[in-house]
Amino acid sequence: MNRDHTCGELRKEDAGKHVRLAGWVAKRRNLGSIVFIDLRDRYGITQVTFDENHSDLVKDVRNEYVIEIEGTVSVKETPNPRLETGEIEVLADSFKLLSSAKTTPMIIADETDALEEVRLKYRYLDIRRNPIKEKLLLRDKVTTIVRRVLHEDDFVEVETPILSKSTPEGARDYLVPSRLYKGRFYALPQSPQQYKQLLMIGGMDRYFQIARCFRDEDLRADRQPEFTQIDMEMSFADEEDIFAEVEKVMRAIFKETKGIEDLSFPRIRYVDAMDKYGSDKPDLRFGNEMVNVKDLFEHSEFKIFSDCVANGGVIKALVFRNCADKLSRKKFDELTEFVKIYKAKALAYLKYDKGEFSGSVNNALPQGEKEALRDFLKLENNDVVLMIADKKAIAETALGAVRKKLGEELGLIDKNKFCFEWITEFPMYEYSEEEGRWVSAHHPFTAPRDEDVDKLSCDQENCYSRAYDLVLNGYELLSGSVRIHDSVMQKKVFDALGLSEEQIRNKFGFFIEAFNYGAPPHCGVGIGVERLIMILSGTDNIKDVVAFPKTASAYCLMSDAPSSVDQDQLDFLSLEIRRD
RNA sequence: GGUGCGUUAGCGAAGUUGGUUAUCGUGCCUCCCUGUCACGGAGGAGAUCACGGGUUCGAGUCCCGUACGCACCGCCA
Repeated sequence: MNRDHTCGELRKEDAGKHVRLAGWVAKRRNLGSIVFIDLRDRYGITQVTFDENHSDLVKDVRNEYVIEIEGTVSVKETPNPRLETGEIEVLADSFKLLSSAKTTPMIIADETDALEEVRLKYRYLDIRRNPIKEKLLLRDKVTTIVRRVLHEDDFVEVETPILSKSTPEGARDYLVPSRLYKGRFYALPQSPQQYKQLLMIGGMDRYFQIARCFRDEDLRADRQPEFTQIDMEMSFADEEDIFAEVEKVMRAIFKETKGIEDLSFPRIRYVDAMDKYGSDKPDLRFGNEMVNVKDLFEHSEFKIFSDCVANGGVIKALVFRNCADKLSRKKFDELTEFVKIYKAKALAYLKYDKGEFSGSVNNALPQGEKEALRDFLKLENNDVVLMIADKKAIAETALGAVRKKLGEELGLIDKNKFCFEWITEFPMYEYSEEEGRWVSAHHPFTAPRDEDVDKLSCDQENCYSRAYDLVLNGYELLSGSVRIHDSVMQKKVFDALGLSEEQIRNKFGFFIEAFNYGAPPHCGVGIGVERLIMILSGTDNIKDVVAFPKTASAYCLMSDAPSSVDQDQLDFLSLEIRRD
């Protein structure tokens, strides 16, 4: 071994010990005949001091050289409170160069000025920095807790294939050409969905996997093309069982990583979440529920409002208490543009202060209607109400986005809070304009609500499912559902999706077949590991919690993947690249 | 597929209405320094201003295109 201690562990009590340390030179301070070196490894930084008799040893040492030193632990006269090891230093008496280093393209410190682009190209240097390193360590801690808790409850970790089969519904697949079967492709799994259900049929009872998943869709700040799910499935179980197990896992994670024990897991039906928050993943760290005020304006003199109601639309209102003075005319203009992204036509606002109204619809609305609105919403001094009159879905989504945006901008969010909620009873289907048919809102193996079985193939719009999400601070942390375990029911769903017998046989044949041999009732979830770590570590950038992430255009700046391949490799696969 | 912003020494930034030697910080190199911990002091090197085209007597600066990066919309069962 090059070391008998790490750079993070020596303390005052170790004074007098002769130790051997190894690590990277984080910083060298040369004061002439005395040289200080901050030696860094995964565990911390320790100051190593070379006095007048030893400073020549390190005269050529530079930042990020890898060195091994021996010396005596000594208590410092003036401790450095910024280091955990700041009370001691090691007085070096020997030195060994293990590896030299070029000048690095970025400063390796907690605070670096390098842009993400540079950090990604030299990711191995970025990982030496605490902010990235700590997130990887946290990630390890979380998956370790998950494995322990689930094993305690008899869950079995099973690995499922990465070379998998393409599925017709859902995200675009990453494809892998087959050499032995010309013109055929494996698909990388978007999730181990079918395999884990087959494990239930195989009697595996309680399964989990820390599973890598792949989706060939455009990226976002919280989306990578490959990501990890804590994938779980339980037999002879329903929502209550899986909720309890997930909550147990979450409680263990939050207790052991953040010391937080007072978590609650309220449940909100999808339709109620949309109604109150305009989102299926509302951030509940702040209130500000939306209210439908259409009844107040059904006969309004303000034609835009009354016409909207007459045409079956809604008028959604959102109150921000004691904030009117913080929202300028310019801000409302910006918000009006903002809601247009969500297809809303306009954003109305009304301020109330000291008995007086003002704002965009102040002149358009008669005094009586304004007072009715004030009384209904219990407006007080310096309150502001924002309203969108539009089709239900548009008004909800657009005003929900305003709620989220202003919640952040007005500082209504307590960053130390962690607010979970289960969103339940998602719609079974959603209409795809692109394909001109109903598609599964979750996936086609999701069970409908018992009371909606009759609607499966005739009233898709009003058919709700036993799918659920767990939301944390406005992020969709996991999705899951109770599955269909009856082949007749499954057939109905495929019919409703407009899948032909042939498509069903080709894409799901083996899966459907399995359900003829005794499928237990089962349900499960997939927990997004990256999102969980993001929230736990307080970042809103998914790249921070992935060891080697891809850019927004799915490119690896470090390895230059994806790359061209040799003609030989293409020949083996009988592939030809079209150049046009 | 779409919208917006960005690209100037190794890194991070400034660069005015187009004008002569492109500025600052940091890092790097050399020298000085025995208590620093963002060490300090002196000196020095380091730039095809992303790429291609255009306007102009003259372009880092204006225009068009391309590439790359970031964010968002679409998309993400």
